[in-house]
Amino acid sequence: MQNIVAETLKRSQLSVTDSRKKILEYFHHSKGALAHADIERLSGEQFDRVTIYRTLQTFVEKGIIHSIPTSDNSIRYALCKDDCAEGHHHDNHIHFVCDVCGTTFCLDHVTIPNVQLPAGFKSKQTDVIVSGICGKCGNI
Amino acid sequence: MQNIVAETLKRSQLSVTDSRKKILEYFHHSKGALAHADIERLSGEQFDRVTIYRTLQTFVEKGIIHSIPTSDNSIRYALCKDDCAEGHHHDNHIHFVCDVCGTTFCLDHVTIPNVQLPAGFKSKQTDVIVSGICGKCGNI
DNA sequence: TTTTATTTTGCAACTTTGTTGCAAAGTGCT
DNA sequence: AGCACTTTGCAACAAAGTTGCAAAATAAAA
Repeated sequence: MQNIVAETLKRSQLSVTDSRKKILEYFHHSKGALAHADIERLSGEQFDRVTIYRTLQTFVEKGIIHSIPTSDNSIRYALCKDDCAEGHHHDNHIHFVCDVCGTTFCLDHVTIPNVQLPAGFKSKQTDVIVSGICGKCGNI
Repeated sequence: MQNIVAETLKRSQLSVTDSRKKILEYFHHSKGALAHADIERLSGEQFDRVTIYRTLQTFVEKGIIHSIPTSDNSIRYALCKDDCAEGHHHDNHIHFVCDVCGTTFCLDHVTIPNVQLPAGFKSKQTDVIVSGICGKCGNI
């Protein structure tokens, strides 16, 4: 894990620091998406709030993570797939938010259906957010 | 317009007040979605920030407006269609955000494609956010 | 129409969330 | 190890959102 994390950072031309390693590890260990507050909690206040903000921002710029649209006011982030590089993000994402446990899943293997837009509208990116009950919570 | 607005409020068992009437009118006049800040600006600080927060919250609860997921951290709201009632929102929404003018359109007449979920996942609501260039900005 | 009960508003104070500048510490390179 | 450069943490600030409560507005009743 340490290696994957360090390599990712180097590949993105970022210096390998404690905070970046730790925060990136959180994303690798997490099944779902993470918000700023989650990371603050996970790290036990080890890092300054500002550092976390800046790290997340850097990761987004470098194409390591992407932000997920939410209805409540919390930005959540998830790891990008390997072929997401700087300035070359995936154009389509599908996310599933579980109403019970609150986990946000990034469904990489689901294809996004094509949407028929009104005349004159040009689509560049499509985000789908499905909410409901996830596999785990449905079996309780 | 006055009538539609007042009737909507009464139908939702809300007392008809200046702020509610004005704010609901803004939604009827606006082609796109509105954020808290938009309403504050439109009203020229006529109403307290707190009143606007509470009014929007009430409208969401009563099924008069709904919130739209966004990638940036700003909650935006749009009018619900007529058959949205308290506790009985539409299950599906499709929104288009123009990258040029920033307007968020609520595309009511576009059908939402069905999404194939992993086994065990149950979908309750689907939100689609398409971003790109709207008809107006594409013709400049 | 006036009175009364209930709801809504505005204010003040506060919490949470996000941003910026800058000195100190850490990283990468020779 | 020493030097250039990047990143971090602190402090101060700005913006966004929340809560309690008294005053004002609305709705309903007399």
